[in-house]
Amino acid sequence: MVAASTGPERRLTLLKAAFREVAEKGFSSVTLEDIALRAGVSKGVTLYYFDSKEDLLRRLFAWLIDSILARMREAVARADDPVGKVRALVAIIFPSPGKNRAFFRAYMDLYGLAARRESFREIGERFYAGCLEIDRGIVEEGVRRGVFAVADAGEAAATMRALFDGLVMRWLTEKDAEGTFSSYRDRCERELLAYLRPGDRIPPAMGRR
Amino acid sequence: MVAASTGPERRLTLLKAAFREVAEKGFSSVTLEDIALRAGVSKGVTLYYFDSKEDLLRRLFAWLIDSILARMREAVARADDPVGKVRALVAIIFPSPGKNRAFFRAYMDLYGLAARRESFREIGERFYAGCLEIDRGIVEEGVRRGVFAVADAGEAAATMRALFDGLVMRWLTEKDAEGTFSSYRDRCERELLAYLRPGDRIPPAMGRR
DNA sequence: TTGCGTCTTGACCGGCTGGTCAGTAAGTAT
DNA sequence: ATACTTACTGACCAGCCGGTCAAGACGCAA
Repeated sequence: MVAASTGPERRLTLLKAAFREVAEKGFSSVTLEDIALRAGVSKGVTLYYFDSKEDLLRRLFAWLIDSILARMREAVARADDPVGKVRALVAIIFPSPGKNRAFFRAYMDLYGLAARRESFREIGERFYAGCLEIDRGIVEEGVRRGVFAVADAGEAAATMRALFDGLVMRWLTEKDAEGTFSSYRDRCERELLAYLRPGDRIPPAMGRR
Repeated sequence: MVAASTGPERRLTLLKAAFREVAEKGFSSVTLEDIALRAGVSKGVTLYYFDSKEDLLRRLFAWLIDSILARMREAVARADDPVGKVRALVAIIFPSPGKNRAFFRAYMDLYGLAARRESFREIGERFYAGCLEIDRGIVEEGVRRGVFAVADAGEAAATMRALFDGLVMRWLTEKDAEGTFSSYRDRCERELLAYLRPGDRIPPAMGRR
């Protein structure tokens, strides 16, 4: 092995391999041996670096959510107006067909586990709390600047996130991921902005234009 | 066994048992023996009535979604104004703490499977199509009566459903399901109606009151 | 009683998989 | 050279689980 020969690097290699395996097969179908093979090492290594399969998976999820949270924060910080920040967020969630499909498959698995096992629930909770904080920041800034109009920023953030989750969930089970990808991303953006800027909406009982 | 002794009844007993097991343990952790024990029969019976574990689970999900679709349709038909229909729908989705928590745990499992196995994807698709049809009917009636204002009924229905899914997903991983239940239900109702009747929203850049 | 079809049982098989462990290789300090 | 540590290997084990099946149990008709 050329790279990834010291301890922490090998751990990362294993996590990356585990990620790809989980995205493909799902949590419960993944074997320690699958992971080891994908990482190019022998089976024993997995339990040399991790206490157990559950431990490995827990760390995998923790690593995943930390890195995506970081990417979201970064993208949001780079944009300078609230609408741009929302767009940046959507661009992270729907980055490319197939690309983050892997992430969200693993993410769905995490949710499934979180509903039943305490230790996984905590990780999901942490992710959600991070998302909410980001969303809330955007909404508050938008309200302050008079761009968005919502009654309660915290609640709006939660609704934003529910919209994200619901749309992603749907997109995931869509047959043709490549083809439907951009329409989901566009709709996501449109619906979010419509939600946050209700003034844009058509007034009741009559179409616009 | 007193009841459930003829063929079809025994099948139903097994499906019910499987439902409770899946809700508790998740698809992949459920054993054929678990199901049989819960149903009060011996292990062999499960594969006497079903071709395989997968067959059993597929039928379970099909049965679940058909019955919940029927309940939704019924509840919506009973209400006579669009707002009442939305409320009725929310009441079905959030019927009682813990009660449909079981259903939605199984539902999450279904989504996880649907993202990977074709035969399960089709079932999820059928459910979603049914939901969309119901939602769309409500939205269209609302628009016709001048109660709701949306540009595209189909898209609004999809957004409604995304909100449902996102909120339910969140509620599922909430620690205190009993305590947070009613707040989720209320928020769901509020957000949906706010979405469908944008006139109710606070105008941009100033609070209401 | 006999025979037959349906339903039920639980022992059993085979494959899989998480986890263990004895052993090896390489590095390093003495 | 020797001893000790760290990283890694892969055979092996034990238990689990989906699926099979031979052997009943029960009801029922002839």
